[in-house]
Amino acid sequence: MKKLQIRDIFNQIADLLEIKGDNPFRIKAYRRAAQSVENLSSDVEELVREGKLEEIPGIGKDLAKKIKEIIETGNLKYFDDLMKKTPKAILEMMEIPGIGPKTAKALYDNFKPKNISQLEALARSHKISGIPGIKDKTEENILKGIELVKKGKERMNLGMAVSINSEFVRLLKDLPHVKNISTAGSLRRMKETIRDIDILVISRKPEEVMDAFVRAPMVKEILAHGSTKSSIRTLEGVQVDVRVVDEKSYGAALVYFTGSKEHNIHIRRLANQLGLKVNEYGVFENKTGKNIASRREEDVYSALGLDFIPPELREDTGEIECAKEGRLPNLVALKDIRGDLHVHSDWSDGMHPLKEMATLGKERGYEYLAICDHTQSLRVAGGLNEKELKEQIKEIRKINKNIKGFELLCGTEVDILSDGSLDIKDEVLKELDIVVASIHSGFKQSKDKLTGRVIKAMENKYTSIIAHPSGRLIGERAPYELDFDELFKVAKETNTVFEINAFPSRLDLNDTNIRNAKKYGVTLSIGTDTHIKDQLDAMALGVGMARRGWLEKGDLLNTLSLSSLKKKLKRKRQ
DNA sequence: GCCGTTTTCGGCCCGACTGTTTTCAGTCG
Repeated sequence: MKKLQIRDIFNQIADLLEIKGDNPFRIKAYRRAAQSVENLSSDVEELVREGKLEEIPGIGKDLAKKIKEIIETGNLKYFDDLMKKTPKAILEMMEIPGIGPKTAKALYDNFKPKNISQLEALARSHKISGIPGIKDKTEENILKGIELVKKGKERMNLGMAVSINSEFVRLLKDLPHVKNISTAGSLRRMKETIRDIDILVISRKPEEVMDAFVRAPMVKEILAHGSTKSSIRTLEGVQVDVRVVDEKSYGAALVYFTGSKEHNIHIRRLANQLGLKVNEYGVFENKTGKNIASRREEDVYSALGLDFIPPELREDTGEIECAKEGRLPNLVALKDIRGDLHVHSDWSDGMHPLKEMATLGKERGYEYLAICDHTQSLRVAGGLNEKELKEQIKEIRKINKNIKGFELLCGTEVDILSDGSLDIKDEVLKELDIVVASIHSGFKQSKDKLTGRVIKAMENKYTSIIAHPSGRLIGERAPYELDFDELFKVAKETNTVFEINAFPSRLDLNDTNIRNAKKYGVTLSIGTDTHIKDQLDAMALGVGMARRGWLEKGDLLNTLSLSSLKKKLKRKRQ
């Protein structure tokens, strides 16, 4: 991945220049360029060949030359030289929360620690307090920061973030003088992993809210406690930031606190060009200082000449340009979802009988639920063989006769075997309404082999959907190597659907792959992969991913009515 | 280092909190 290599080099150059005390705007230029390259939808190497690098925002003559050098030689002399001049320990120290470039450099100049352990020893023996700007408190904070680095600042998955967030929302909501409350930050943007939780509160008594927040029983440590902004760490080690604002600046504060940082910087730059200033209190005219928008998010965007941008899109990956031109997608919403296309029953490793699954689906207001139990080769999950699958079909049809306005679809999560063939014979697959195929073995095969396997599975006319396509488990297992561009081309040709698996540790496809799939004209579906009933709730996470992938209602299979869905599924078999 | 219907030079997002100061620099989001 050349893009990521360029991104990393540019970001590291920015760090190195920061240590040197270089021009801050030059540093920003490198960071901005790093992001620009990462978000590129086209191939960098192609842009080099076509001489179009300077068309990338934030890339000028100099950086274009540096990108060219990286592509052509695999490294960058300017970067290597900078690296040689900067002690590694300084970069390492900058990883510690609370230590920035200035402090790291001061520490190095005074004590020359070789690594973080040596710094820790110095701090423990109270040696670092006394140099200019550092006293006992800073020393203490450095030790705390080192603890955190040692633990590894893990990001939590969306599911966990949702539950911690709701605890705090419940607590804050019940306080007197709290008029409204909103989750912000990356959780509101539905990022697949969350580092900290941001909550915005409307109140005329900010101090009271702050006091109650830092005294909450879930709080282990107070990181900052100001009059309108406080941060704590929970018993689980999760950082939660709460910000209190007045009702009249709610919209502006919500935009600011939702981010992303890159999105905010972009809209503030845009504001500058219009002679305006944006902060968390509103949009202001530079000349008069007059507040022209602040109460609602819509007002803030509109004051900048933009359509309202849904939180899931606020990553500065083209949404601002689209909002300017009125070209934002009309994103799919949870209410558009008519059914779940991947659930298990107690016929394999699910918890609930078929009949109960039907009741659960109907209770949610769904029109259908696709029962997709595992197949024979997946023995650990009690996979079904052909005979059992045929029996299950009979059972499902029988149950369906007794329910109105809802249907269980006969499906399977059939294994894609190591040669790309399916674990169930076509003559049985033919009997099913829907065939979901996925890989559960041979993860470590080569990219070509794995890609070939999935292509072969898609070429089977009975394969409706490829489930959890990348196989990743967030924080546990890397995605397997697949050529997604190739896969999406074949998916389009063969009318095969790609799944957005909404299981919290999977979220697979991820946002960038979803957006890419859409570019190829591939249809997607959301399945929760439910084994126990509460997991059906994960549909909301799946919709979040879909929205982050810029999907509209028409891009998804399970926004179709039951009859349209059946028609669409039959089309591939003809 | 980038960028331009005010500019090819002089700008570059903006503010809260902390710890150290005695008016502010550093860090963070």
